[in-house]
Amino acid sequence: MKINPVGLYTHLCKSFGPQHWWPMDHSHHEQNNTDPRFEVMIGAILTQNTAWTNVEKAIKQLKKHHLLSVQALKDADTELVKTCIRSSGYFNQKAKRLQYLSNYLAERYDGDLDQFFLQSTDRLRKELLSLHGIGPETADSMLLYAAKKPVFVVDTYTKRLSKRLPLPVNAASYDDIQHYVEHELKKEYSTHELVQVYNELHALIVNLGKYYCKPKPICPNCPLLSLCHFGQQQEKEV
DNA sequence: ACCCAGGCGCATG
DNA sequence: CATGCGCATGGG
Repeated sequence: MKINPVGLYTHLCKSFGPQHWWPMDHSHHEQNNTDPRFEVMIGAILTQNTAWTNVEKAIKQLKKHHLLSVQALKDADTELVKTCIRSSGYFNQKAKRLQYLSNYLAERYDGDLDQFFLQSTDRLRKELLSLHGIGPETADSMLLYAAKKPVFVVDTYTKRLSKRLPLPVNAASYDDIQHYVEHELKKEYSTHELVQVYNELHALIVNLGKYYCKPKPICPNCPLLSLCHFGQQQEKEV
């Protein structure tokens, strides 16, 4: 039995329901006027190899110190930034990455995210990837969750899944997996729907990962075992 | 006391 | 090209 991304998405939706990651519709209980897109970009860097619960605390601290804007973060004392984001781990590197991004946006786009995101998705992605501390997953998270571009985000869980599932193709690298998933989902959904589908699918795979895609063990209690014959597939040998 | 989390940059072979 | 390592806190 082969599993393609469309079937996987359908099954995960039924099993886990909506995930609402970075929906940006919190405006009713956001009293401060920070740009939610910038908050998403900051969150994308802070969550690199880090549990989201740790990132939430860091973002709360940044907000408390009014550092959640391009200008404020650019001008902030680096030691204060480190203190604020301490809970998210790797705070030395991440403080530098946050301020590097802020400096770039300030100097290049006068801190105007509308102007920045106006460019084509391809150009935006290359530009983000050229920045220190922004790799493929962070760039794509920003494109999907901040800029609302139809880009599928590949993470560690997605890579593990693509090895363990009986996929019709052998996709190994980040770009391989991304192109394959996007190619399959484009057949089923319109461009407008794709933003929502990529959003949900990425979140659903991360959620599934908590049950199934741990580095070592394969959890026999995965809710999809009975649905998809997961777990019967051996890890592919190198 | 482990293992792990919504990676990335850099140094090696 | 493809591994390997350091980075660091907090929750299970």
